[in-house]
Amino acid sequence: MKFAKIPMATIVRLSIYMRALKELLDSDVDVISSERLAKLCGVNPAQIRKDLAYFGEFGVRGVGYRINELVNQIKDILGLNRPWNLAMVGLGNLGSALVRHGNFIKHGYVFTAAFDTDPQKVGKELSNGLIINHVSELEDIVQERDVHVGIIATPPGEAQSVANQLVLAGINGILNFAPVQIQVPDCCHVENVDFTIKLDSIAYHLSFED
Amino acid sequence: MKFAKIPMATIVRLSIYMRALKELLDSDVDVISSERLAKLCGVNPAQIRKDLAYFGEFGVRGVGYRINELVNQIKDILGLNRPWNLAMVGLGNLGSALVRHGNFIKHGYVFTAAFDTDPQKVGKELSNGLIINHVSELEDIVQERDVHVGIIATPPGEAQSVANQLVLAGINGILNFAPVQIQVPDCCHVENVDFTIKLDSIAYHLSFED
DNA sequence: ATAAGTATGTGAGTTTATTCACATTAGTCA
DNA sequence: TGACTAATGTGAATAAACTCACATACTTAT
Repeated sequence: MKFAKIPMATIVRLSIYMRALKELLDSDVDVISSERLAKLCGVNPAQIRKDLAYFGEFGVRGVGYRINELVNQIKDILGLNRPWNLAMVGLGNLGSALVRHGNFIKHGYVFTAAFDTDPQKVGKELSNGLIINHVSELEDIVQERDVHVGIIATPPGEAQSVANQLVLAGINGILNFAPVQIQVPDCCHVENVDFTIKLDSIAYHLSFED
Repeated sequence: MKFAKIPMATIVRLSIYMRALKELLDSDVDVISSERLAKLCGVNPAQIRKDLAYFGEFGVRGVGYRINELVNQIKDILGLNRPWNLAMVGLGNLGSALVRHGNFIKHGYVFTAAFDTDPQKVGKELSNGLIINHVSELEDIVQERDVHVGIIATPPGEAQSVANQLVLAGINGILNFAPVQIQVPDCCHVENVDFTIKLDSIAYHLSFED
């Protein structure tokens, strides 16, 4: 599926296009031009065509893109035509809210394990039926339940150690909500979500952009 | 403070540098080289120097950067040497968890208002003492309490309408957790947080990068 | 069947961002 | 005081990303 060196920004945009296209699936239109999609996503139309061109020709000249075909093609490109199993580590406020959050399942991501170190929490059942296990069982359970991606929602001090354990357990993808930079071997891909960094950008714009 | 056209990526990295530097404040070292900081943040040392050079000369040649001075200087650059007031809109799982989350207050962001449309929720008190108001009161309360940034944690269908109301109330900064692209006038700066997009990137890497 | 209209796919040009490499300057030690 | 070391600041080189502009190809209507 991968033909050349693809800009990371392209991959991110493909997700954005797919979100917008999915919204349109229920509507009466079934074809869209790069121009209209670009407006919806806030990007340049040529950008969309270039992004897609890395992977093939998905449009029809003079017509546009058939929405449901394109959704499936982007899914193929991103590797989303299959379920992905998630493990949540850290079931504080944020971790618990994320497990309950409907957006993951909506896009094909399924929580199959949950871990914490707090004895108060271990053994408890989450709203989706998952039982919280102790982090010491992480390696075994991750392998047993075929977890593909680990989500870290622990306090910052524990994030690195959790990451180490995830890597040991054979996990190659981590979504990190802890506000620290975690170090992992090259085989493992980490994405960080830090909303205070986004707030800093907003603060900067409010202070100095006008 | 702003001298030239600054890359957005630079602003984001400054936040990252600051996070790393803050961690070091308690330690015994009080000077750091761009090389060491770069390793901590996973970037190129020259990148750090360039980023800082947009705003002035903060280091000492032959020595490095004094950590606490640099933290303060980055705060000045980003506009963080003052408190910022936040309003949360949408107190479902995620919104409630975010209000309780300690990371905001830690970096100088204070929730001063909370809104929802659910009559079950309006009037309830949050853990930090805030009372949830109805969204219909948004404009008045935002102005009364001097809210600077609105955080949208509503279902996707309501996000645009909430954004419109925030803009009407005079808000120029929005942090959007709803998985839709919201449209606002140029005066308003929007940052999006969409973790399923990050998961898509991970899925792509796990599927095709080796 | 042909012409008109439309929107893709893409090479070339442009802009933006990153990295290199070194001159510069502060500190240290003899 | 002067030579040596270390790490910044920065112009130049490189690399990456984006946008333009148009040739290409599909659809529709006459």
